[in-house]
Amino acid sequence: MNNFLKEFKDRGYYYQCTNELKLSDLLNKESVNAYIGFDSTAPSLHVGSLLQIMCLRLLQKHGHRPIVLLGGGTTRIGDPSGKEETRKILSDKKIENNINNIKKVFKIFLKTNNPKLKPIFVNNYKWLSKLNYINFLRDIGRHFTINKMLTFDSVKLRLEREQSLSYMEFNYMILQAYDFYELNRSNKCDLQIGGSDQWGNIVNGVELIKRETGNHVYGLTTPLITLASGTKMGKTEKGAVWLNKEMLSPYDYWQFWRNTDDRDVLKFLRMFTDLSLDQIDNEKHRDINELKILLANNATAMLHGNKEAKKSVNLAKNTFKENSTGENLPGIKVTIDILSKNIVELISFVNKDISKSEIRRLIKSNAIKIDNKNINDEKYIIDKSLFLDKGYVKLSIGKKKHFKITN
RNA sequence: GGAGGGGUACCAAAGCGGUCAAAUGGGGCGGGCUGUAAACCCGUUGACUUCGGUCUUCGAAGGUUCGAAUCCUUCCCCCUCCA
Repeated sequence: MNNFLKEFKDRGYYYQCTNELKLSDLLNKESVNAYIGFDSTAPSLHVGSLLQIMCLRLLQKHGHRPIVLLGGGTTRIGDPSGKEETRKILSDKKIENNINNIKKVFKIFLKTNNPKLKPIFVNNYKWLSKLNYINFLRDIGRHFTINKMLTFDSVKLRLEREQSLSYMEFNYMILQAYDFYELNRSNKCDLQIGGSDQWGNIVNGVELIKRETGNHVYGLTTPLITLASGTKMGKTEKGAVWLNKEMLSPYDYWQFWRNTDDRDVLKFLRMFTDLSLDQIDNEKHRDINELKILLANNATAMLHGNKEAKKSVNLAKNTFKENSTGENLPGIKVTIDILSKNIVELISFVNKDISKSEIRRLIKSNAIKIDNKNINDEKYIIDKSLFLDKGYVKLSIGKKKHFKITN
């Protein structure tokens, strides 16, 4: 088997392939251009897309060239796969903005020094927006039968659940197939990778290309990662684990990995670090918490750099060690007039997302500490003498959020 | 176009004139246990508060009433069946 495919499998990236043997041959023979499409609905990708990014990275490692499609065109439509509702339509300006932000992450994960393997960024808006409806229907539409389209999960499930599926969304799979066709034509792209939910869309592309051009191209999918606890990885909305540091700090990213479920640690080490499989095998008997730190360090270093990873470990040590004084905690400057108000006002200033009612509740439930001492009185005012010896005061909200308050 | 069903807090889903800031479950948050894990247990989950209360929420706007998420009117949106 081809080296890339072998490692792809060994690391747990493999789910399905349209023609594994032939793909293996092709990958052995030449440097292949392969693409993955990414959603541009948010200003950053989150860990849910990390597996796909790792795929591109691996591809590059084995001498193939990644093509990153940021779907300015399809984002305007909305992929119905796995979605229960029609997606909100974003403004063009927002989409452009999102694409630019998302690109940053790829520039971190993918190497750009070798011109032959340098990633190609494409935006399908460029070709999709120019399509002529009549010509498109005649040239491309004729290859798709409604009978078959109705059998794809993305469509079938929506219909079965009696949820509406607009004609616009129904066309999504054709557009994605067309993307592949276009990339095959313009960039000699012979492989599309995607999550298992993309299978239908990918297969459509493979078939379209065969019918239109006679070219044989391939599709490869990754499994949907579910956590041992049964939930989807990466969460949703509020708790999303974003990759852009403006949206989630390196420390919080580190913490995300540090808090991995025991049962997922080895799997994640294989999937989300560059540690060789042998190395992981050697380390696997180490203490589970050390493994989690190893995972967190490697994953964080890959995205945010070594320096941030180191900072995060230290900060974590500081935060979770008994009686730590909190020197390395994120510092927050507070003016005298806020300090002279009560603790509720202070916390409200430090973390503006928490409402005052909530702060009062936290105080009642023993969650607030000043210099490791519980505060149970919402009228508590920090004694300024506390600042005298070390120049700051440690404020704790719950067990995991700590701040260094200076004045 | 005709007939019917529905829009409730982060999500799902009860309530169908006052005892409703709204049952229950999930999620979130906090506490306990522990290993910053899992499982489990407990508490909490609109905002503001001088802790007495006050203010804003049940698709939108009006109305009836001492009093509405609950009744009426108009409008918007969704679903099902028929044409």
